[in-house]
Amino acid sequence: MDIQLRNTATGRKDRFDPIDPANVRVYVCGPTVYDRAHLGNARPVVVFDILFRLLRHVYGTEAVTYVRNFTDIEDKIMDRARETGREISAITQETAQWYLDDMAAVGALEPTHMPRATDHVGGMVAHIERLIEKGHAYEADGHVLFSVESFPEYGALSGRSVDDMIAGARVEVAPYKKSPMDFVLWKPSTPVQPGWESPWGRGRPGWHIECSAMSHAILGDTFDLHGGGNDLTFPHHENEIAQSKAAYPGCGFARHWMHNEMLLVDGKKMSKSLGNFFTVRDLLDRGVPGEVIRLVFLGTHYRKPMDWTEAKRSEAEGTLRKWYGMVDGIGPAPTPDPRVVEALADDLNTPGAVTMLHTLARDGDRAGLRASLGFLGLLGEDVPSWAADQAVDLSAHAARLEAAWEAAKASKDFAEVDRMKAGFLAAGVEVRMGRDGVELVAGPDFDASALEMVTQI
RNA sequence: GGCGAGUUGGCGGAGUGGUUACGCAGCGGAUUGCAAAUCCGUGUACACCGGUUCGAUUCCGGUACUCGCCUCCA
Repeated sequence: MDIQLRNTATGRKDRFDPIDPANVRVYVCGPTVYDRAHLGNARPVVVFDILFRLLRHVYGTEAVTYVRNFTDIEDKIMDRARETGREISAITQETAQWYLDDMAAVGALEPTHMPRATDHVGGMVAHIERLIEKGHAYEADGHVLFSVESFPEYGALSGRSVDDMIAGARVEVAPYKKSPMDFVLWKPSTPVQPGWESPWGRGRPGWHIECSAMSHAILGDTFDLHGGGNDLTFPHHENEIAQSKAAYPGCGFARHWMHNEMLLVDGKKMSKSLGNFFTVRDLLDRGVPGEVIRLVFLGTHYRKPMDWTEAKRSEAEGTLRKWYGMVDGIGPAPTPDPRVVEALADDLNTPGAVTMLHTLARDGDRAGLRASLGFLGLLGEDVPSWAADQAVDLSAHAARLEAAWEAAKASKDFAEVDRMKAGFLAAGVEVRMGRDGVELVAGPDFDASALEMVTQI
């Protein structure tokens, strides 16, 4: 199967052609763990989870290596530790687990590897030493900096020239930098700050070097695809390319770059610095099912900005209720509808895949719908309780209602029937009255005590 | 200022050089005591201005607006 993916590096859709189809290698930048993940953080997770599922489907479950790191050494984490008086490791352990829990709730599979930066500091130091040896980095005032001017390709991914960047720079330039664009590879730590011994004294790595070292350690110096949010294109990914290609001349690093668009709130990027965010956990705690969040995400192509709205939540929930009702009792199956896979193979067209789900539902193909829902991560083993009808024996109530209805038809007085119907509705019982008689179904909101009240009347 | 992405019917949202998805809502109908549910039917919209073309929403150029990056950020 031919997979076409938009490649940031070329600006067009490129055929995804893995170096080794028996070992397809993908790296995606993971979170800095110091707090709950907000909804915007979940977008790349879902996007690249879909890619992971597609690749596994095409190349084989065991043939795909997906790496997503945890950045567990960073100044924000240190700040959080100081504010709360807690140990850094306690904070990172806890928030990393929160992250995994919340992402599992939105249906994301765990990546093959989830390296932590603190486990790779040795590799980072070695990487920096290599860069110094090759003349791409220099030590200054306890810091080690990457020399951007030593790497002519710098700016290729994001389409910027170093001259433009310098001209447009809005930041105070640290006096020890040779060029304003040089970025930190290693920085010194004070005695109270976490640090590691290094040839340049006790210190800690800069953020960008972490991903270069971890991807190199696990995937090697050339791999198939690197992903992340489009706010990472510059400088983070540009810096990664510079660090990796400069340290390993001739290596390809990532052949294909994918970037997802941002999640917006009231038209602005959701971000911690703007404070306009809410967490995945906030939503889950409010009773919004993870599958609903996921379906809303799949409804917009990954390269378009997306607003989270109550209307979308509501529509997605209704849609899933309907689909789940159709596939209830049908077990998981491994083979999704080929049209769903085709949609994804065309630059991860998830809205197109969702359209196919609607088509399968319309055509009454329950098995195909069930398998495709599972493939897209929208349904695991069973229909979740929030969407499932409950198995409650309501036949006695149905018989009462039917008797009342028969009597009413003769007397033309439907007041009692309407009263009973309202009561059932209030108890979360769906009333279906038609040619075939009366049917009562206990929905997800079924309330047994409210039903007792109906009986009392 | 530089770089990048985007602008589609009431809403959401794909896609295509000509026959114009899909979902929600709405409307009409079937059904119903009434409703719900269900089923059937129903919508020529593609920011603006030029250009290419027999023909452009779709290709090219420009304009406007929105968003992102250039400072930690998915």
